[in-house]
Amino acid sequence: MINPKKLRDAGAILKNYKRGEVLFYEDAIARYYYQVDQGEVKMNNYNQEGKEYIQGIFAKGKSFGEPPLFADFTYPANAEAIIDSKVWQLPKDKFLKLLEENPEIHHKFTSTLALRLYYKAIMVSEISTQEPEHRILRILDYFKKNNTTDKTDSLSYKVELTRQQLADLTGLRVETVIRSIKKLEQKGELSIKNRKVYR
Amino acid sequence: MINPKKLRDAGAILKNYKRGEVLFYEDAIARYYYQVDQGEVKMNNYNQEGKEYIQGIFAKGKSFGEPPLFADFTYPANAEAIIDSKVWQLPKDKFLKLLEENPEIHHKFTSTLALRLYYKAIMVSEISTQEPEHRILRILDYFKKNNTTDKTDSLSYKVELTRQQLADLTGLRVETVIRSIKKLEQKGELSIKNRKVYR
DNA sequence: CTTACTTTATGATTAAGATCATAAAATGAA
DNA sequence: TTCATTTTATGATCTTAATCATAAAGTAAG
Repeated sequence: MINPKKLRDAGAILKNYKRGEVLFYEDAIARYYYQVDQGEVKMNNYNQEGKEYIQGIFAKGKSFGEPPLFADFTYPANAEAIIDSKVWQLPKDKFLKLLEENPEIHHKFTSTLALRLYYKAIMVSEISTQEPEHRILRILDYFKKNNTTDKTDSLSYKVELTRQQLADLTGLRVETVIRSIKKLEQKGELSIKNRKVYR
Repeated sequence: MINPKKLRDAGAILKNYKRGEVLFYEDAIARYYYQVDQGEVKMNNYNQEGKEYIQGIFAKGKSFGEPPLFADFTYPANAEAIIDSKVWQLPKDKFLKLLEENPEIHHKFTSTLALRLYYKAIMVSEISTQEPEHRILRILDYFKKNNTTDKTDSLSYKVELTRQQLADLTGLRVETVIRSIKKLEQKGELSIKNRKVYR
């Protein structure tokens, strides 16, 4: 995350997106750096039959879609607002200039990319070799780790993802997620209180 | 890839690994930067039943296992020599110093990470939503793109991967890969000449 | 408050890829 | 040049998650 003041000074503008609006499409050339100010954005792919895969969900303060700014390729996925959102948008050249002038920001992005690579490496291995319950626990733990601040009562984390989103993050079907979650509850791996999952 | 002379000057040593030897294990702390001098190294995971997933295969000149050097996490996968190999090994602190003193190298690594993220994003989406034949073509095209030099006769690329490796790269079983490849040949998407795949 | 939509839920059936079994080539080491 | 291992191959069967069908709760908008 880049300091919003710094972003504005560098020439970023704050854009509004309604729920469901698309910020960019797969295969498009990357022209901007994006950072969520308010709301939530997901990056996703659809196959021919319309089955969705969610690459990631980005909440307040998170940036997304930077990789194609660093190398010569197009977006591997679409970006879509999950709820009404405000997103900072900074042109590519200004973003790269900002990095050049602030090595500490460049460093932070390098480690952000590294961490995201770590997550992807884990998920691709999970999806290709592990069974539904295992995959779901991985995703839950990932979101727990990423959304638990130190001040949060860490006894149990409330999962703010729908069953459908869990399905699209793990490559499963929503019915399979619902059934797996129930089994996980029976096994004591998580708890469900009026339909909300806690881990 | 870092120039081998530069690597040696920075304090790297060249280590020999026999086929099957492990360079590091999943969950270990990263202590070195690695770069293949001769041979081939794969990074992989095994699940409880021993099913393998290959994260990547690294040939001459390629580096691997850098992400954990840039952020605070352990290796997401093992590294193992596929054939007898020579690998440059540079201690983490010396690697980071090298990056600091050579911003152009740091830049190159940022784009390497970005590109690898692109590949992972594509593969995880493929594996979770696409069918076997589609996945296999993706992998073949990726290896073709990465291993075709401009001087290569680019009419058709000879795939130097076994059916088993293709299976472990796509999350499929070897029998499924064999059958899918035959179907792809019938459809004219690739050709097979005495058991070797050309794309 | 009603209507439309989303989310969660559950049972029945199906299909695709995994698994199992077996073997012939090909490769490589002794 | 023999033996062990790896790789490719093919048919039969099985299993698991997908698919299909249906509906109740919950949420949001007008």
